[in-house]
Amino acid sequence: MDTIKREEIVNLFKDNVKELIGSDVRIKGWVRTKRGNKNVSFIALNDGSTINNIQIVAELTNFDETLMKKITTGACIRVDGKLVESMGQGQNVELQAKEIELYGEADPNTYPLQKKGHSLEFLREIAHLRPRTNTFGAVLRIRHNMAFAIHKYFNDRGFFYWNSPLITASDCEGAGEMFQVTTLNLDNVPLKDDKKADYNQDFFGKSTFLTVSGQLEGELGAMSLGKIYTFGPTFRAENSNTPRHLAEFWMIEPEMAFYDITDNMDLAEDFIKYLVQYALDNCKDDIEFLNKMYDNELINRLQFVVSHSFVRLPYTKAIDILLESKHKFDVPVSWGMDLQSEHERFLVEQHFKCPVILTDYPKEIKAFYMKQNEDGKTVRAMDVLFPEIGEIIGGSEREESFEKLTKRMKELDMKEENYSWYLDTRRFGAAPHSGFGLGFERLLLFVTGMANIRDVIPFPRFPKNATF
RNA sequence: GCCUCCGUAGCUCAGUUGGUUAGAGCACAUGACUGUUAAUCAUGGGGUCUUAGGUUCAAGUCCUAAUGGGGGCGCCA
Repeated sequence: MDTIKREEIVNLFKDNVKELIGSDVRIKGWVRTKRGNKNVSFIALNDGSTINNIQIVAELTNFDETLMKKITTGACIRVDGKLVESMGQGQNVELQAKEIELYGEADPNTYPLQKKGHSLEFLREIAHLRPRTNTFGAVLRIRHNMAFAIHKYFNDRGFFYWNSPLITASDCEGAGEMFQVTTLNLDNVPLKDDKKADYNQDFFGKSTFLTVSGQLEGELGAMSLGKIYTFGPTFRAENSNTPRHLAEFWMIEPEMAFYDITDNMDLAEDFIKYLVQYALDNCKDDIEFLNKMYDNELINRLQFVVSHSFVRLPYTKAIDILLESKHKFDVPVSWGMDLQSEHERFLVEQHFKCPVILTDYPKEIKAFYMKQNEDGKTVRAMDVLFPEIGEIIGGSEREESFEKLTKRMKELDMKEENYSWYLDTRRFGAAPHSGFGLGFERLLLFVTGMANIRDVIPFPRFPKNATF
């Protein structure tokens, strides 16, 4: 038996498994459940390659009783046996065990995972073990597939993968609070004469932070390679306690020379639809599981998104719709305000019942680098709003005029010298260009139907929590 | 950061207007059953009711604080 090739369980659920029926197969994996009677045990085994378990059938006369007792939920075993068509209902094939080796026990009195009834909140407290559950196996396989599809999408369309730095010296990117990066001894910080920390002695000779966005450096990529995208971790030190925020999350930021705001919207919509369709095509078993267990509307919602055009609407018209709606909002609506969650949700979930791209926001509520419209009041921003999740994409056409951009920076009290490298894109060979940022975990919320962003990343980072 | 709700067995939860010895399912142990599908059936072990104060003849239940978790809001992706 020693020479049998190990099969991953996913291969036993493919159409060509018939070729293996009758032959000896070696399976390795973790026990999900064991059940049976005094003659025979049925072991559901999973190796992570698929959500499906292979049923191991063990005639008890062939196996040592103490070995069988140690085969409990969570234990890791190797099984050699003959693959046969199943006599029972519920599975097509099963493995008639000939030899079982126990790799690792899992004491059922202390192993936290059981075969039923765990809340997502409880699993969050044992995040190091939760990938072994059906739910997190499904979510994390989908996560991988989405990451792969993102690279494939851009590669197939001539985009280059661009790595913006994670450590940045610009402490005013404007997108949120930043984590400081330092090698100074915090118990004994070297001080200058004015009693402030002497960052000349720090690792980089100045104060540095973890990036809140790769966009500014991404624009340098677009101004050279034409079309680039970043896909990497991003850090926000905001004290955000919501099911939609993480302190460490992954973001995809494409940036394209010669794209205007319409090209940008077209790309964003096509990109999301591609990813959702990719999930439907390639993560069928996992999505069907999530649809069955958590959200019966999940598949319908995914199919709806890929088959309907997103509504595109200027901010000003959105304000009109909200004002005319007669809906009672907690925060009253007026032009110039930043839309609240309740307003976005009304537009997406009740008025249009469809993803919405809002454009042309007031410049006061958007970032300095967005292209200014002729009206002097609005900028060519675009936010893609999704049901339940809210803003899944934020982007814009960029202001390429050196004069307009630096004027806006002065209005916002930003120091030009801190951005000299960025402003070189406008000094030398400036070009119209656009880009956006897609929150990877927010995309995953939509694709998996999970409700809390802490459940779509293996090890979530959020205020007061960096365990695991 | 603000506002709310919750914390009872390893897990999921019930526990009435405050009243004797705090219950159920799953898990675990023992036994039964010739193929199970969250297997089933019987029996059994398992509790500092988050923690610390307080009210009361009496607190799982009421009050205060701490702590952990959920939801809503803000910040945003």
